Amino acid sequence: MQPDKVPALAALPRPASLVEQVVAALRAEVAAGRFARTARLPAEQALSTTLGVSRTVLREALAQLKADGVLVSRKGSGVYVSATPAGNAFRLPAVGGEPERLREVFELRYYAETGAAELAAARRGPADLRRLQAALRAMRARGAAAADAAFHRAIAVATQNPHFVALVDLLSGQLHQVIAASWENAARVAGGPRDAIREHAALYRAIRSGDPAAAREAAAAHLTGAARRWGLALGGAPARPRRGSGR
Amino acid sequence: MQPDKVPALAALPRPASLVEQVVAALRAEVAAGRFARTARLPAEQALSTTLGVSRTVLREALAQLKADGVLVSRKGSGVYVSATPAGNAFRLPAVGGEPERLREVFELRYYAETGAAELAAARRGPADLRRLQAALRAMRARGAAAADAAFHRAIAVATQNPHFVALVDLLSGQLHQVIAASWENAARVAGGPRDAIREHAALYRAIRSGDPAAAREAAAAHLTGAARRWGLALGGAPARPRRGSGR
DNA sequence: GCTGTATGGTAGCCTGGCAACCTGGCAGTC
DNA sequence: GACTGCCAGGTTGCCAGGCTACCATACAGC
Repeated sequence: MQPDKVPALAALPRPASLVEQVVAALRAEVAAGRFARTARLPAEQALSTTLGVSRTVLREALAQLKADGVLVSRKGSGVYVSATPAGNAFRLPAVGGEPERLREVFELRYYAETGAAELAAARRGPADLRRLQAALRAMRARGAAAADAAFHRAIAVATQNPHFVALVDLLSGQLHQVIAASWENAARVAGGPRDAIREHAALYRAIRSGDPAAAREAAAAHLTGAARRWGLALGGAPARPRRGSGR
Repeated sequence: MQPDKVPALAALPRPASLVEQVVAALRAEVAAGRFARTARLPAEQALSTTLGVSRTVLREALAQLKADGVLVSRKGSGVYVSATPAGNAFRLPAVGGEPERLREVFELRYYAETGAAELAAARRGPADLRRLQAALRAMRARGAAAADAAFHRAIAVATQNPHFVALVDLLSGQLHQVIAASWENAARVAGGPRDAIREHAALYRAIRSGDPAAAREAAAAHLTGAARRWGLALGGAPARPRRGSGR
C-alpha cells in the first residue's frame, strides 16, 4: 500500500469571493504605484461604485489592507496609502501536498532555525535551557511532534527576539501536518526517531555551551536530516553550509 | 538646528476600532484553544449578538482572520477554525523611532539576507547577475537608497524562492525610512557611502563566483557594517558568524 | 441499502441610514 | 495682517434589515 499518498483529487478551487478580488485589485493598484505614497484614495462611496461592489464588500477589503499596513484610514478624513506600502505582513500560501511549495517553505525554515539557534546560543538564559531540556525529555519519553514543536519554539524564545518566535511559530504551524506524519512514519525509516532525537540533543548541547557557530551547524545538520527523513530534496543547490560530509 | 530630531509629541494613540477589538478577541479565543481545531464557530448572527456588535463589523473581523488563515468559511455551512490555527501570516509592528524595535527587525533582516545570499550564490543565473550589476552601477552613479533596495531584492529573486523575495521586500520596506536616511547621512560619516558600495561590490563578486559560504560572509560583513554606520548596536550577542577574521 | 428530494440554516452580498469626526473656508477680533 | 473661533460639507465607523446561493441533514421512495 501507499500510506502517505495524498489522494489525487484535491479540494476544488472555488471562485474567488468578491472581497478577495477587491483586495487583490487594490493591492495591485498600490503596488503598481498608481497612487502616490500617503496619497488619499477616493471615498468609499466613489470607490464602491467604480468597482461595482457594495460599500460593505469594499469595507471588508479595506479592513484587510489596513490590517496589513498597506493603507491607513482616518475617520472623517479618508483612506490613505501607507508610508510603507509594502505592508507589514508576510503571507505564506497554504502548503498542501505540492512538494515544490513544501520545499520552499522548508528552505525558509532552514534559515530561520539556523539563525535562531545561533542567536539562542549567545543569549540563552537558565530558563531557556530548562525549557529545552524538558522538551527533549518529552521527546525521548513519547517522541511526539508536539515536543518537537516545543523544542524549536524554546530556541526561538531564547533569541529574545519576538519576531523569531512569530516566524518559527508560523513555519512550524504550516509544516505541522508534515512534521506529525514524519514522527509517525519515523519508525519505518532506517534509524527511525533515534536520529531525530540525537540531532536535537546535539543542538541542545551546542546551545547550552554558548557557542553560536556550533549551534548553527547543529541546527543545519538537524534540518538537513529532517528533510532527508521525510524525503524532501533540498534540491538544485545545497542548502547545507558546506559540501563536506558533515561533522 | 537639529534636523532629524523627531518632535517629542508623537501621534496620539487612538482608541482601537471595534473591528480591531473583535479581531483581537477572536484571535485570542482561537489561540487559547477555546475552539477545537476545525471546529465550527457560532453563526455570524449569534456571534454578533454575543459580542454586542453588528454583523457587518463581525464580518470585517472574520474577513481578516480568514485572510490570515486562522479561520476558513464555507458558504452555506459556517465558519470553521483552520487546520493551521497559527495562521499563515507574519506581522511586524510598525517600526517607528524606538531603537529596540529597530534592532529586532534588523536582526531578522540579517538572517534573511545572509541566507538569501548563500542561496543566491548557488542558484543565480545570468539574468540575476545582470540585475545585480545594474543596481551596483546605479548605486555608484547616484548612490540612492532605491538602488540599494533593488540590489537586495535582486539577491532575493536569485534564490528562486518567492518567499525570500516577500520577506526581503517586507523587511526593506519597513526599514525604508532608516535606509534612506542612512544614505543621506552617509556623507557625514567617515568613510561615507564608499564603505557601503565596497561591501555591495564584494557581495556581488561572491555571488557571481558561486561560492555560498563566501556570499554568506560578504552579506554578514555588509549588514554588520550597515548596522554600525547608522549607529545600531547589534547588541547583547554577536550577530556575526565567528569571532575570527573569517576563513 | 441506495438514491433523490425537501427543509432549515448559513455565509455572501446588497441597500439605506445615522453619528462621530475631519477639513477647508469664512467671519470676527486683536 | 495675523490669529482665533465657528460653520458646512464630506468622510469614515457602525448599525439594521433583507435577499440569494449554497450547504447539510433528515426523510421518503426505490
